[in-house]
Amino acid sequence: MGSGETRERILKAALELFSEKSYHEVSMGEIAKKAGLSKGGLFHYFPSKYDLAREVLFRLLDGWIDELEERLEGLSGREMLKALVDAAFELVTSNPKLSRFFLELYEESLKRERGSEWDEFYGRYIGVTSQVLRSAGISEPEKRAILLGAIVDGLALHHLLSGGRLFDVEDMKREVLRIMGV
Amino acid sequence: MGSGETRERILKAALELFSEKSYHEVSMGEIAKKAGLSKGGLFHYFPSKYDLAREVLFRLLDGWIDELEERLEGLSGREMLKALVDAAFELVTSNPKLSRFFLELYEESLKRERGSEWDEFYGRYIGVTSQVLRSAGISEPEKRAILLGAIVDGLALHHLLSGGRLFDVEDMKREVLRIMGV
Amino acid sequence: MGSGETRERILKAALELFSEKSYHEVSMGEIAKKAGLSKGGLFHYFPSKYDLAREVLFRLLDGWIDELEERLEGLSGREMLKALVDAAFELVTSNPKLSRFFLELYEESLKRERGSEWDEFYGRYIGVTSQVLRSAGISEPEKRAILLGAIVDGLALHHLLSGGRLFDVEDMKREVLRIMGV
Amino acid sequence: MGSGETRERILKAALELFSEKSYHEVSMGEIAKKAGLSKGGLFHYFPSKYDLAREVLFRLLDGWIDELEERLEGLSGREMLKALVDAAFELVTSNPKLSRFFLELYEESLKRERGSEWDEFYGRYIGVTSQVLRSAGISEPEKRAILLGAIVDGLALHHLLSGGRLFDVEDMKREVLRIMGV
DNA sequence: TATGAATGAGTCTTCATTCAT
DNA sequence: GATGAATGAAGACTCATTCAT
Repeated sequence: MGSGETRERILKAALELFSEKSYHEVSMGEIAKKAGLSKGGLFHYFPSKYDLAREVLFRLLDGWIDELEERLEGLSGREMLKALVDAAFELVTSNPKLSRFFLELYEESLKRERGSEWDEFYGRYIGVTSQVLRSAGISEPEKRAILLGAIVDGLALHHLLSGGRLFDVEDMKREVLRIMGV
Repeated sequence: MGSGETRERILKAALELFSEKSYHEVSMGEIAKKAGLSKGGLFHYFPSKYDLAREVLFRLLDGWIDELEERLEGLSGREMLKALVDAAFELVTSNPKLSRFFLELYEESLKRERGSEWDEFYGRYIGVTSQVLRSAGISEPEKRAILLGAIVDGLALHHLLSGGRLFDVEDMKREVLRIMGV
Repeated sequence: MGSGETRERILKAALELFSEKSYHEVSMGEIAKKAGLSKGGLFHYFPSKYDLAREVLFRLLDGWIDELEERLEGLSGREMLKALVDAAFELVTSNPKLSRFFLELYEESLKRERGSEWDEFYGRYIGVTSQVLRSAGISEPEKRAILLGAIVDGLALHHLLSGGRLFDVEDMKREVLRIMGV
Repeated sequence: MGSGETRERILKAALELFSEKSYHEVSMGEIAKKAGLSKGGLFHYFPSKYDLAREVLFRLLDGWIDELEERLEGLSGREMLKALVDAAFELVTSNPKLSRFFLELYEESLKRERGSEWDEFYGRYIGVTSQVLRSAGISEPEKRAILLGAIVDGLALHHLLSGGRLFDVEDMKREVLRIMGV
């Protein structure tokens, strides 16, 4: 008791901070303060900043895929594709700095020779996405899955860079569906 | 205000370093050393790290647009589109960390309340791109220009994340041309 | 106050770690892990790191003297001297970091104003050694006992510093016997 | 100007502190404070604690050998031997924690894979010592040089451990001369 | 122009120890 | 007996920036 709770508090605080600032700009002291425990206590739960940040990100991403899979149940191919695009845009627009955080963490993982930790998530993502595209009757679904991911992330990037002024989100969703689609 | 050869040497050294490591990982001392002058001397040419980095990036981007405009001269609409996609892929693949650098610097500019500095470049980029798309007879060229930029950046991002293993560049170029165009 | 099996497990784990690394480089967490109990549990058996380390060292040294006394029984004066030198070299070469550990702990004891804890051991050591020298018919046995201890420790130190490349152990033993002895 | 002076101030402060406490017990902040500059300033002169400590020790040792060589000029073999023993005892008794400092630093150098830095000093030491022994007509001077170093260091160790109560220094010097000697 | 000395705030991380359970 | 959560102080080191010369 207490154990899991503090951990959650830490993860929540870290998520909030990493959503505001870059990996390197957020300090462990800051996270500890926000989570309401000492710096030493923080290291009791997470052996390093990288490990904490990675858990923050993976929870977010895994949670997103879980939710997506739920949403997709019982839908037709077309509807699935639409739901997928919706979910992808939701993810990146609700958490605009996610791509950047992802990137930073990935580089950090390379530096620590722990790059392989990402394979599982990436595989899962491509798996779900290409499955949806296949169900929608789209040819070469693996390639299109990659393309879809890239487009959504690219749009998120530019959305972020322009402070949301660059394009209308619903408009772009339609465009993406057109590209993917039919 | 500093000009001439030393300035160029600094910019060259900085470009090389920012192509290897993130903004925060490159230190002014490192740049000074690589450029062959003292830290104090470096600050004589550039008032801050941010200003130096921004000049590095803007030179790169402006140079890219200049070269692109040259290449486009005398081409037909279709050929222009192909040349544009080629150039975009060249830029991001020859300098894989560019998107990240761009992102970091943009955030740094926001922190310093100098976000408007980017407008000019972005306007120029959209201008050239949409002009090409218009020449190629594509409808809604502004919107497509944004999309094209996002796709290329998104692909660059994933290319970087996967260490180049994710997709074949030529293959993706064809895909992008298909999306854009015809 | 703690007794029995767990206590032994702790002492064994600590000995192994202190044989590899310096006093300050070995952490209580490490010892606890190796001994298979929690950090809190460890402090249940030993009130401080210093007390644990001191017990490790004193057991080793007392054990060495016990064994030496056994070995000496029934030997002639000359043979005793040889056995003593053998045992001394065995101790320091089988546990090359012993001198360093001894030194560190001694300083730690001074800091804690518990320097007198060492007197008993030192007295016992000088007692046995000078007794042997006296039996071997050597004059000024107390002084020579001190000298012998110093030589063996000094050689151990240099042996350690040179990674064992500095001299041949058997060769030096003969040299020490010559000095002491005959 | 000012350059060399500050450096000397730092080295002096560091020597004093390392003469009181162990390597790990002396902090860079402490040294900086004692030397009268900021922590950052300290790192301007020495890239790491190890490098600073190493320079402190090597200066001491090199200075000792320099002085020894001066003292030896023009002496007969016997006198040289006596002067060598005097100098060795002076070194270790005037700076009782030297052996320990030496040891700590040596281990630190191994951890940093810079163990070879010690070869030059050790070679110089053995060179001078064995030369003296040879001049004094002693057989196997290299082996005896090692032995002499070990004895003196061992005695220093015990002298330190016993707080100087263990033996009379002049008495032991005679003993060492007898051992070495004639 | 150019140097390099100097600052000071900040970084992640370690660790012996305590204590409620 | 035993756990593990939590502390708090300390540690080495980094770095953009300033300034006297």
